[in-house]
Amino acid sequence: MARIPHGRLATYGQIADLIGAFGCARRVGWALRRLKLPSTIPWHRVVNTQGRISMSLSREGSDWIQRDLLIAEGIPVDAEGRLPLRQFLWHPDAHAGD
DNA sequence: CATTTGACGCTCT
DNA sequence: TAGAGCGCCAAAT
Repeated sequence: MARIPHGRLATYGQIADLIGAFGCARRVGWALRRLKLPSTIPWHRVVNTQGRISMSLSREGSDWIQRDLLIAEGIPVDAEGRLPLRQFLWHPDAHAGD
């Protein structure tokens, strides 16, 4: 997840696939949930495949913090949490160096 | 030990 | 394009 470039987005499934946990997108979200903020890793660059921030009451506002952080990185986010995923989606194997 | 839940994703309508 | 249903698996209860 730390490999995600500034101003780029990745999906939960993408991260799961990247670490070999194919199809285990929910577990990525589970891991992020128990993340303590602030964190050194760019957790805010991870959204769902629908191109939306996963809003949840259990996040206690971290979802809105995520929206703010993304906007700060130049990614326009809708009031409903929707964003142009296709345009900012990160391609992990683009450089194939890591 | 049985159930419910969750920062997901795919398929069908 | 939007909404509903189902599978997924570890944690929490």
